Parts: sequence; C-alpha cells; structure tokens
Amino acid sequence: MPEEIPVPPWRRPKKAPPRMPLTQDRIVDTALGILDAEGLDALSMRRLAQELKTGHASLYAHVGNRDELLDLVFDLVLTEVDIPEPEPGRWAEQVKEMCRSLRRMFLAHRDLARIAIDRVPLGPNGIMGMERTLNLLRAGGLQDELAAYGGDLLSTFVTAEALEQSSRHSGAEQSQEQAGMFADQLHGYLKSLPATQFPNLVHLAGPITSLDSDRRFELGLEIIIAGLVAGAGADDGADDGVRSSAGSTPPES
Amino acid sequence: MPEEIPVPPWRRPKKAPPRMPLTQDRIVDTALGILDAEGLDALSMRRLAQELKTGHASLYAHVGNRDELLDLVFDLVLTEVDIPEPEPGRWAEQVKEMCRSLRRMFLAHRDLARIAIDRVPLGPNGIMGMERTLNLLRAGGLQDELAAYGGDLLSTFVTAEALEQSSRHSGAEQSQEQAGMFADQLHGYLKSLPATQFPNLVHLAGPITSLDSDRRFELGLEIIIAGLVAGAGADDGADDGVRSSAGSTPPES
DNA sequence: ACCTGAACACCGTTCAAGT
DNA sequence: ACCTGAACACCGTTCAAGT
Repeated sequence: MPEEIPVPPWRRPKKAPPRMPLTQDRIVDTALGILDAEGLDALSMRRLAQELKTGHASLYAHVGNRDELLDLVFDLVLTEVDIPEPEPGRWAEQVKEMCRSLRRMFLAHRDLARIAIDRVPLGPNGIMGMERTLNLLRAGGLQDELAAYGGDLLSTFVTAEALEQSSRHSGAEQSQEQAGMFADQLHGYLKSLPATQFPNLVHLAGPITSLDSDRRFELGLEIIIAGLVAGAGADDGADDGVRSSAGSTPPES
Repeated sequence: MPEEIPVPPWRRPKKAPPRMPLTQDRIVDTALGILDAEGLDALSMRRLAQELKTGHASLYAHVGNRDELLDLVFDLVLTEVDIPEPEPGRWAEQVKEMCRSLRRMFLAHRDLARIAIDRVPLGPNGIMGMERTLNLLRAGGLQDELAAYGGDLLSTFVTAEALEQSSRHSGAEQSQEQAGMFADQLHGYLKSLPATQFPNLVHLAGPITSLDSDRRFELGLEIIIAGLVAGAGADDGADDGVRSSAGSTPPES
C-alpha cells in the first residue's frame, strides 16, 4: 500500500478538525471508561463532556438524558456475557456458567450492578440475551411460565449479589482487606450480643460472617437451580409450576 | 379536670417555644412522611428542613448525613415486619408469611425498596429481625450455613421484587393501568420479532408479559423455598449444603 | 449546646444564539 | 444540523458566627 501523503499543515484544520465528531457511540464508550475508573457518582454529564472536550449541553443532542445514557452503557456491556448453546446432559452446569459469566461482567465494571438493579435490559443486546437465556432454560425442561420467570430470577440474583459485593468495600478504597475487617468487626459484635436474647445470632456469628462473596454466589445459585428443577416436573395437577415443598402444610382453603 | 389556665401571651414565647425542639426521631419520622408522599428524589435535606421549619444545616447536628438518615428510616419501618414464632409442621408456610409481611412493608412505603437494596439492616430493628429470621429458618432443619445465607437470599429476593414492581410504574403516576399498558406494548413488540431469530421470545411473549407482580412473587418464593428444602437434608458427604440437582454433570475436578 | 446564614462546589436540563 | 454559553432550579456538606 502507498503511504499516505502528509497533509500541508495550513489546510489540516479543515480536513481533519481537531475534535472528532460527537457520536452516541463515542459518548457511551467514554461513559463506560469513566464508570470503570471512577464509579457511578463521578459519571456526571459535565464530567463526561469534559472528557470528550465539549460542552455538557452538547451531549443532549445524542442521548436524551442521563438515564438513557445509563441504559446504553448497560446494553453495551451485555456483549461481554456468554450464554451457552444448550448441550444435552449439562443443563445445570450450563446455567451456572451463564450466571458466572454475568457475574464476571459485573465485577469487571465498577458500579454496573447499581445501574442494572432497577433496569430491564430491553436494548438490542438485552433482547438477544433474553432469547438465548430462554433457549437454555427451556432445554432443561422448564415449562413456559417457569422458563419466563426463571431467567428474571437468576439475573436478579446475580445482580443483587454483585451489588452487595461491590457495596461492601465502597466506603473506603481497599477491596479485600476492608471486607475482611468489616467481617471481623461484625463477628465480634454478634458474639458480644446477649445470648439469652439473641441465641441464633450468637450461635451463627461464624457462618454469617465467614461466607465470602464466591461462596455466597455459588450457594445461592445451587438453591435457585434446585428450586427450578423441583418445579420442572410438576406439570401434573398443581396449578403452580412448583411442587409444594416438604415441611409445608396443605393449603388452608 | 380543671381547665388549663391560659398563659398570658407576653410570656408564651418563653414557656412554649413556637418550634418544638429538633430531635432525631422527629427528623426520621418526617423523612418517612416525605418519602411516602413524594418519593426518594423529593427527600432532600433542604426539603426535609423546610418541612421541619428549620435551616437545612441544623439537621446535621442530629443525623450525620443523608445516607445515615436513610439507614434510620429503613430501621424504623422494619418494625412493621412480622416474623412468626416457629410452629411445628408449618415451616414453609411461615417462611412465606414472613416474606409476604416484608413485601407488604415495601409496598406501603414508596421507594423504600430503593433504599433497602444496597443496605445491610444493622440497626436495632434489623438485628432483631435477623435473630427472629434465623430462629424460623433453623426450625425448618436448615444447617447453619444454609440458615445464615437463606435469610439473606430471601430478603434480597423480596427487596428486588418490590423494587422491580415499584419501578415499573415510576415513569408516570398511574399505578395499575400503566403497568398493563407497558405489558401490552411489550407483548406486541415481542410478538413482532422475527420468529427465526427469536423463536423463544415469540413463543413465550405471553408468559413473559402476563405474569403480574403477585404471581412473580409467589413463584419466586416457591422456587427459593424448594431450593432451601432440597439442601436441608444434605448433611451427608457433599461439602455443599445443597444437593447437586438433576440434570447436572459430575464436577469436573 | 444548639441553631443559623452564607458559602462552597457541585448537579441535570433547557434554550436562545451562534456557526 | 450541530454545537455552545449562559441561565435555571436545584443538590449535600461545612463552618464561622450567633443565641
């Protein structure tokens, strides 16, 4: 290929304007960059405009408002989530893999769980993700209603767990030590409670404070998947989709 | 009873100052009132001070900052939640009753789910609630780790479900019609997708959009409780606390 | 000891005016 | 058509000064 002929400097301002044009993609990319580096509170329209070397009012030509911007950022990162094609005999494991991939995405982007928690992902990537999620869940034999709701429940769970993990070390900057510090303090506090009034908290102070984020996540995943499986075969009789559990009494009616 | 002798007006300013003194309780009560009536975004320190007929800077003598105020509001409403004493043979039903009571609390206070979602309830009423929750969960035979985490999982679920229900009709003011409108629109949109690319969304457009909040809540509750029950008996062998589900492959290691 | 006014350093959004 | 400056109507928090 022939090399590009250098443009004479005196006409450069016209051909290549010093600022590349503002586009929605550039705005959303930059927003994600600020989010990763400085968190949601730092992501103001003014800060974003400054990063893009433009006036903050200019952004409104491309994004509507801040909330819509966050919708776009959320949909963008959804490309990072892997949702497997169903393979026979690996259903539960594949559901876990999907949830772990979603979790990894959250942990890779500071404060993204805060953005996701009260948003329904209806952007192009969100819709694509829903389709693939439903495809996987139905491959496990879940009836329609359970498949439709199961995806919601799983993603809500993953988001909430990521939110709680990130908010744990949000007070200060340290990520792991701070979490441990807090757990130790809480453990001491729980142990110090009067055992007559709080026998369960005193007894369970250990388990309550020793569960780390990974363990909590895997435990919750097991519980929800077990619950879905328990409901999967219940096409017979019950109008419920989930079989009544051991330990429950018959319905009062 | 003798009637009160009227105080001469010229000395009233001294005995009964026109403003009752600012206390933390009065601040928190008033904050909850604003929340119920106008929502979280309206609850600013300035708006709150105005309601209390004082300067906004005065609040900081009693509450630290806005975040701490929200902690206090959250702990206050926790008094409204009923957590039953365990009764034999009614475990699953009692767990449901507890979750429904928590949900009712959320639905009674606008935007409270937004406050609760990233907060660990460590105020006096929160601690009390944890103790009673653990007491109930353990009565169902849940091992320590599962009891400790199960309470968290259930309350996260209830909070997230309340959050999603309240954010559904947050765009406008209507509460029920708006939700139905949105569901109808979404249903039409999903049905209109190309069936070759989105077979599952097209097929499940009905179940996805027809699940109302109550149904979603009861369904999720069933799933989680079934999952907890499935793990309850698994003391034997597995280091997991939850038995591996049907459909899963053996662990890779 | 408790409360206040004023100030500081920010926000999101709109809109007339420019190029 | 796209971008800008200036303005509007707000924020949470701090702090010296008052009573």
